[in-house]
This record gives sequence, structure tokens and C-alpha cells, in this order.
Amino acid sequence: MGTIRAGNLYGTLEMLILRALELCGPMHGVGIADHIGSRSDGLLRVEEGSLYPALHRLQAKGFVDWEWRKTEEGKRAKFYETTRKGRHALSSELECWVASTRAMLSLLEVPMEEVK
Amino acid sequence: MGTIRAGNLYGTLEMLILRALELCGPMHGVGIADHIGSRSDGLLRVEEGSLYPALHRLQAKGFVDWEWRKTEEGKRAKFYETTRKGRHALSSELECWVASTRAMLSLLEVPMEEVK
DNA sequence: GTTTTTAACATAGACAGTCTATATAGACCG
DNA sequence: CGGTCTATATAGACTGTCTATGTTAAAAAC
Repeated sequence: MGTIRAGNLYGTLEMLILRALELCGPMHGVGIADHIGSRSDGLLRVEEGSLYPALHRLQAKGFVDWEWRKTEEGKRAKFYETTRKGRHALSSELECWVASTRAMLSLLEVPMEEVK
Repeated sequence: MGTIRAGNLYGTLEMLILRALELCGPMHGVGIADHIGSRSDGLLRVEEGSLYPALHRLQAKGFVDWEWRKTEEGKRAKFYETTRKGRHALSSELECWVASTRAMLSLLEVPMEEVK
């Protein structure tokens, strides 16, 4: 059971990005993708073709801001951070996701030991 | 926070159906949808336009069988049940979903109390 | 200081699974 | 027999992902 099948991020990517920014502070696109990939042991992989459209949607909704900065290697990159509005949206989306995940775990009768 | 937003079932519906059949025995389409809806307190709602295509996909893959029977109200309905192949597929899909959910919970830093 | 390589951003197009809306068939009822 | 209800069915829109490819600017190599 190596990598997750396609479509498994569906509907959760914007939330993952917002939360990563909220928890870790400003990051650039590739940094966010790396963060998600490595902190999930490569289980959750974010492709560039999903990442940038998601970042643009978040920006269009006013959930993130960005500015050009330099990475540690000296490359220019857009560093994103959440806005107040974005954190607000994240909070309710997260609540909603947790509720539906709880419902799924109950419906599927997954023992809690397997989740913890 | 009433009903879950659109798209939240994405990628999990076939698993939900298979698991419902595995746990509760043969059911017909509407029965499955009702089961999922009521057992999640209306949080997870399966629309007919999602349900039947999913059932057809499951059948095409050989994961379910069906036969005409009568409901308690005497209406004819297709009663579905899982095949051996379907239970096998369910088991690995479930394992995969649990793993990615665990990764999400960790990434999002959701306290376990909120899930249990 | 010119060329090559690389990191980061970007986008077009395919695809899959959901949703909305509508349609059909059979059973029961008056 | 016409009306209503239950269950199944499907067309078409929409959304968010993926694959594949392209662009830009800075660093590295020479």
C-alpha cells in the first residue's frame, strides 16, 4: 500500500494548505507541498497541477496573501500567509471535516485504535 | 453547520456502500442511502444521482450482486449484496482510507478528543 | 560573462465522481 | 382506470484533481 490513489485529496487540499500556513507560518508553494508530503511520510502527495490552482483559488477568495521573497537557496518564490478571513474560513471548514470524518469512522465501524 | 458541503463524499461512496452491505446484509439502493443518512444524523447525504452510478460501477467491477425482491411495503427493488471480490477490495480500500485519514488528522493537528 | 542547470511558478486539457433535474416502471388505492 | 408513491435510472453540469508541458529568474558551471 504505497501511495494513495488519485482523488484522495479531493475537497481537502485548500484546508490542508491553510492549516499548514497557520501552523508553520509563511511558506512558498513548493514548500507547502513538501511539508504535506514529508509530514505524511509520502502518503499525501500534492501535485503542482493541483497546488497552484488551489493557491489561486485561495487568493481569489481572500484567504491568503503573498509576497515575493527569497528561499534559503536564493531563488525567488511567492511566500503565502493566511489572512484573518482565511483563518476564519479554515476554522469552520475544519470543524465540518472533523464532523464528517467522525461520522464516517462511526459508519464504517473503524476501531479507534486504528486511527490513533 | 447543517449539511455537509457538496463533494465531501468524493471518493468514499463506493466504500461506504460496500461497508454498509457487509455490516447489515443485503439492502436495496434507497435503503442504503437511508442507512447512511440516518446513521450519520443526516450529515452524510447520498443523492440518487450519485447512488445509482456508484452501484453500477460496483456491479461492473464484480464487487456486488443483486436480485429483485420485495421491500416491506411490497415494492419491488434490487437487493444488493457484496461478493467475495467486493469484500476483498473493501478491506484494502478501507485500510488505505484509514491510513490517509490518520495522516490528515496528524497534519491538521486535530486533537483526538474531537474525533472520538 | 556567457551558457547551462535548477527551482519555482504556471496552465491547458483530460478525467472522474459528485450533484441537479428529469424520466420511467410497477404497485397500490380510490 | 387515473393518481400517487416508491424505487430505479440517466443526461448534463460542475468541481477539483491529475498529467504533461511551458515559462521565468537565479545560481552554478565554465
